[in-house]
Amino acid sequence: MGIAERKEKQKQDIKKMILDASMKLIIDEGFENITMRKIADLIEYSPTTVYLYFKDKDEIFFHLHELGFQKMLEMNRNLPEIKNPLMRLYKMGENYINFGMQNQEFYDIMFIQQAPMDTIEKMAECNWSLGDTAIGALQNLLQECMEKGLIQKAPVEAVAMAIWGMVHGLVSLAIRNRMNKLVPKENLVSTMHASLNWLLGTIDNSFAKE
Amino acid sequence: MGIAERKEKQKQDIKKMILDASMKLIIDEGFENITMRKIADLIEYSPTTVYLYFKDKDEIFFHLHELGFQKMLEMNRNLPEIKNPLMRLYKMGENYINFGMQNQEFYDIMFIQQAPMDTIEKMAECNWSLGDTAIGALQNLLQECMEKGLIQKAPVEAVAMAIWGMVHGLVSLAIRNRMNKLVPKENLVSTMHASLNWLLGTIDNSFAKE
DNA sequence: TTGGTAAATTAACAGTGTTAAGTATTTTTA
DNA sequence: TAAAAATACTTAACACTGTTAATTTACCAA
Repeated sequence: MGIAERKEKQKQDIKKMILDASMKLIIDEGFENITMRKIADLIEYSPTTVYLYFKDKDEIFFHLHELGFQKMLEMNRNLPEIKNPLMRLYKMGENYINFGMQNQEFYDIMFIQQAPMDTIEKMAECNWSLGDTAIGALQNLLQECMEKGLIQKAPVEAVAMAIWGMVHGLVSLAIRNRMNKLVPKENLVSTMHASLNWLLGTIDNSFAKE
Repeated sequence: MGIAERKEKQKQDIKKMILDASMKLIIDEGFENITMRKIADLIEYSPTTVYLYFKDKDEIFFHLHELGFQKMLEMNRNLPEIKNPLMRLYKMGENYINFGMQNQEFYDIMFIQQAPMDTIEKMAECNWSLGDTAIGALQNLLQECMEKGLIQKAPVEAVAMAIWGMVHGLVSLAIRNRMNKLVPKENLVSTMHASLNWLLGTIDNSFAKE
C-alpha cells in the first residue's frame, strides 16, 4: 500500500507545517497573540483546515509543549560527560535556568500555561510523562549524590521538589515580570545562578561545616 | 461641597460593586472565564458602563491584584506576635504557601498573570510596590536572623530570592497542575511545608552541623 | 466516464474587548 | 421656574476570537 503510506506522510507533513507555523508565531509574537487564523494564514490554508489536523487550539499547544521538552533535552546533552554527579547537579540546574530564560515562550507553555495540561486530562492515559520523567532524572541524580556522600542525606523527594521549585520559581517570576525592579535585566540570569549555587552549596558536603 | 462629596462616594460605591462582582466571578468561575459582560450583568448595568469606572479589563485585574495583597497581609497579622525572628521566618513561609493554596485565583493574579503588570507599566510611577515591599519584608527578617546569629550569614538578597523563588515555584507549579501525579492532592500543602522546612533547616544554626 | 471518498473551503454562530454615538437624567445657571 | 450644561448610562457597532455545519473541490477506483 504505497499510496496509503504517501498519504499518511502528506498528512504528517501538514501537521508539521502547522506546528512550525505556530512555533514561529509564538517566538515572534508570544503565545498570547497566536490565533488559529494567523496559523492558517502562515501555511496558506483556510482556518478550518487546521481543525482537520488538530482537534483544537489546546492540542497545538500540547504539541508545542512536547517540542519544548525536546529542546530542553538537547540542551542537557552536555550532562552525561560530566562524571562527578555533584557537578552534574550544578550543571543541570544551570541548564534549566538558561533554557527557561533563553526560551521564555516555550518555558511558559511547558511549565506555566494551563493549555497543555487541559489536553493531557482529556487524553486516554492522562499523565504528564514528560514532566514526571524530568523530575525523575533529578531525583536519581540526587540519590546518586547522597549515596556517594557528596551531599547531605535527606528525603530525595522533598529535596528534589525544593530544588525544582526554586529554579522554576525564579524563572517564572522573571518571565512574568515580577523581578523587573528587584534585579536589573542584565543581572537576572547570574543572580539566579547565584541563588541556585547558594542552595546547592548548603547541602554540598565538600564545603566545611562549622 | 457636600454634593460633590456624595457624588464621589457614589462613584466609589459603583467601583466597589464592580470589583466585588469581579471577585465573585473569579472565585466562582476562575479569571479565565471572567468577561466584561458578566461583570456588567452581575451589577445590573450595561457592559459599557464598566468602562466609565475602569479604563479596561486589565485595570480591573490590577485592582484585584491589590485586593489579593490586602488579603495576604491580613493572613500575616499573626506574625508580629512571634518574637523569635527565626520562628517568624518559618511562619512567614508557611503563611505564603497557605495563602497561595487557599486563594489560588488571587495568587494567580498576584504572581502569575501578566495583566496587572501590564497595567503597572502604563502607570505614571510604574513600579510593583506591593510585591517589592513584600520581598523587602522578607529581606529585613533574614537580616535580623543573621544579625542575631540564628541562621548562617550569606548575602541577604540571594537568600531572599532563593526562598521566595522556592515557595512561589511550589505554589505556582501546583496551581498550574504540574504536580498532579507527583504529589497526591491531599498531601500537597504538607509536602510544600516539608520542602520549606528542609530549606530553612539547612541554614538554621540551631541544628547541629556535623 | 461515473461514483465515491477525502480534503479543503465558505458561511455562520456565539462569544470576546472596546469605541462612537445617542439618550436619559441630573445639576447648574439665568 | 425654564433653559442650558454637564453627567450618567445605554444602544449599536466594530473587529476580533475559537469552532462547527454545510458545501464545494480534488482525487482515485471501478
